[in-house]
Amino acid sequence: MSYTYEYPRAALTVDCVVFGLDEEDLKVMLIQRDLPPFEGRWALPGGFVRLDETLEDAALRELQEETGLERVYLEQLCTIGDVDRDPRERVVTVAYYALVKMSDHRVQAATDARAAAWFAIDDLPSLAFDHDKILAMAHERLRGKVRYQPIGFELLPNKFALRQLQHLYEVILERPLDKRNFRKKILRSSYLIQLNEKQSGVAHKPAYYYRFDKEIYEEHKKENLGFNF
Amino acid sequence: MSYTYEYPRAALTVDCVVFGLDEEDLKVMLIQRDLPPFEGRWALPGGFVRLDETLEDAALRELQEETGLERVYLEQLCTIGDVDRDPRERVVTVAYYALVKMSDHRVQAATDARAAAWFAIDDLPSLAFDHDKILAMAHERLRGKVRYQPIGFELLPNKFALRQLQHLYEVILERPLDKRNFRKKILRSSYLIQLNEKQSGVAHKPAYYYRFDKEIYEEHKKENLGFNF
DNA sequence: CCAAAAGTGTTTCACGTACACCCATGC
DNA sequence: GCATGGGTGTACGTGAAACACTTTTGG
Repeated sequence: MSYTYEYPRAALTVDCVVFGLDEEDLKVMLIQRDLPPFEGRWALPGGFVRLDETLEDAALRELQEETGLERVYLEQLCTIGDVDRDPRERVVTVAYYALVKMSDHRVQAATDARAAAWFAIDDLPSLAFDHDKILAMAHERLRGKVRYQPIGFELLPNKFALRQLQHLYEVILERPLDKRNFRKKILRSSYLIQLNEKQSGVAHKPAYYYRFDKEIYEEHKKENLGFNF
Repeated sequence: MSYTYEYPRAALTVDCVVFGLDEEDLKVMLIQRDLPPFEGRWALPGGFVRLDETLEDAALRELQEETGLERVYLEQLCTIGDVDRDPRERVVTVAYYALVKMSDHRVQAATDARAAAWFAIDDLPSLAFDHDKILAMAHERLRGKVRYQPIGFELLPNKFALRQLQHLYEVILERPLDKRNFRKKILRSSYLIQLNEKQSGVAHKPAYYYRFDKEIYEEHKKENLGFNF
């Protein structure tokens, strides 16, 4: 089967920068290419867009196929169309970034035939194509966005201690935050709900768990733009 | 001549939301379509991406061809790939927004065969395709961006009075600003240079002209993120 | 001399920042 | 009982917001 057009057309792909967070640092999910070009090199998960799916659907499908990840938070980053970014032919790619709760997905690091693995964001291999550039842009965007929108919760388990939340901000913003000021500021926004459940099995005073209430956030976000780190 | 591929491919276009500012309000440049679909309807300037040009080059070229505009400030907005957004076939479009100094370009409203005209942003006709949606997103983005980056100057002549600058912010942010506080805040950032030239021919105390010094801004932007409206 | 917009300072309040000690648990 | 991280309040400084009168020009 083949398809013919009056004018030449670029190929269209999607690529995803998938962020995760563990106890130490911010991580990115990469896959190892098993075909040329850049065979064996690490790359962002992604692939060609089909004609019957939206760009976002394509990104979700590729994520599922290549890394086993599902139900992730996805946001468009930018579109890159440099003429020679792919050695084979003209390929325009729509880049997305995704946030996943690593704790929920820890099992399925590599499902598909090819390898998939988490890398610490400041210990990355060199990537295929211009994926280094895309990844850097995604990191920059995440850093910017987290300051005025509560998207960080997508990286935490549903129940989390405030310390974990603070750690999240510290890792993403790459600077230490004051514990008391952090709590004051973050608890002022009313969408953090303290649960009746505490940590257990820890060798110190157990922390209360909290959850993020999206409903409350959506209601209040007009009046109050929330925090501002 | 025709081009054949193993898999079907979407067509790729660029569309531009061109903003301008005059004494009254924020304006957008639209063109009237002279071909189906949506023949006769107003639409964003734009067109198909060629294989030997980047996305940005395509946007600049289409702007030049359809509206006569050149040397504009251009920034990528987003990419839209809804499956049925074009009735003919699958078309993915990369949307840009542009800021132009209307005072410099006043003459060439319509150069090409088809009509091109400025519309006040709150008095728009209904547009072809999903261009209303794109335009709304661009407006939203401009409103957000102008608060923390000095891109507004791209809409003003090189020499301008502070009152014009304030008017710009008021129109974009859609709220009145206090004159004294505005001057205080904006002059604190050191990239506004007062010229030795005043207004002339006005029936009141003439204002000094200022210019925006991009060099100074680039130097200082690391230390100081400037204002925050 | 009158109309019209330019230019200019002070006070008040909210918010960010810096900082040190007691508490609950496991071992 | 000791080590470990959880949880709490106050004092200070900076920046945002509110606000009214004098100045310069053209007609």
